[in-house]
Amino acid sequence: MTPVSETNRRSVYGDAEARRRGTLDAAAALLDEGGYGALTIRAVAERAGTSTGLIYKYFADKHDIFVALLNESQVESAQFIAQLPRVDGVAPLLEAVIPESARQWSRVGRMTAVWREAVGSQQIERASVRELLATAEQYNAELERAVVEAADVEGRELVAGPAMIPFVLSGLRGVSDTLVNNWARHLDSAELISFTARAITRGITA
Amino acid sequence: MTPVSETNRRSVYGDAEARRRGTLDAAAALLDEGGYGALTIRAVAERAGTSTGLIYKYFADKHDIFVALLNESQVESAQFIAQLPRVDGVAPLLEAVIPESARQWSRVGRMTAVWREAVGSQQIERASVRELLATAEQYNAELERAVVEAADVEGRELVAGPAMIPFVLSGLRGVSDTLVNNWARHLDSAELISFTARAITRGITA
DNA sequence: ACCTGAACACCGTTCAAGT
DNA sequence: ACCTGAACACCGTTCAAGT
Repeated sequence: MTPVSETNRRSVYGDAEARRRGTLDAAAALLDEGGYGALTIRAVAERAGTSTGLIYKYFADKHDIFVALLNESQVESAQFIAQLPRVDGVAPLLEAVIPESARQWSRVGRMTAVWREAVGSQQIERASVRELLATAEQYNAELERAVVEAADVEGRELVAGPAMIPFVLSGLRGVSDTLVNNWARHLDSAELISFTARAITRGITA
Repeated sequence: MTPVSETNRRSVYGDAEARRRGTLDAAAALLDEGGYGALTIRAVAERAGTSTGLIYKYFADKHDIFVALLNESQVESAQFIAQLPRVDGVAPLLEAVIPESARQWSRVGRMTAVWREAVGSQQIERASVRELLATAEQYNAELERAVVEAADVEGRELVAGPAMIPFVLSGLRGVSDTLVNNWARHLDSAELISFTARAITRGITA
């Protein structure tokens, strides 16, 4: 039995789920092409072939579109990490994760302010935000598994403690921000990535 | 001789420089109180006791107000680092830097998107943006000096290379973002700060 | 010479009106 | 039942009009 949800419904007007998908694709494309300033509801509606009013049938507000994109971004990143080889150890694993992390950060990084307002208030009760928190947990778990397995392969002993994975995540976010916003303008990207992967590895090694 | 610049001039209407200062103070206060959403030109004008039109005599646009605040934030951070004690070594130094970094990041972090657009385009020619780049260099130099001196005190050998300080900066920005946006919700802040300070230190130790 | 605030072209969001 | 787009209350920015 196919469940009939609010957004999985066909009608003479077309497939509601397909339209939701198209709205998200349009938003992502606008974000990639023109940056945050290009992402307006009117532009999304025109690009997705729908109307401004209808977008609010699928998303509570513009905020909610961000949350959905952020969620997809985290799912993709988790899948990417899951399929990475562990055989070369922790540092090469991280070196492979950083560019993907930066790629996601370039689209999604600006949404941090939005996220903060969402989680700081009662909006945490929203289904979309609760889903996002669950996805973040999965991403963290996938990263932890990969790091632990890679350390195991090379016989590296990791420092214990609940802050280990949050530190790695912070490091990934920090270097992604540096790369995306070109903070280290006098430094080759590849060199920063390589150094960071090895430095984080030293940082979590007992 | 006091130089008479565009923004250092008295008149029957008052002190232009004082008004510029008041505009920045109003903007900072609004940002701290109500977040990004509360920062509107109309609100800044009302709070600073001026008018929307006059704000554009001191700042090219809203963008330019951000850049000025970011610049002041970097100057304050550089001064804070300059006066920190080195005698306890690198990890305690970083542990003292992180909360200050997070404090600045909470106000200024959301401006990253703005910064990116500024530096990515021709706007880099703007005087305010060139000033910001120079301030960033000074902040970096101050941090490097503090880290090198602290390592010297405890006889710690640092890894060489141009990526060392950018890695530390990335790490500080990453952990600040984690703290400000409460990404590590199940983890005590003090524990994350302490772990991060020690892990970054291990990361840059040869 | 300096300052104001109505006016302009947008924006996110809503909802009466259409199909 | 579903969809549209004019309308509303904003926003950043400008500039004719005031002092």
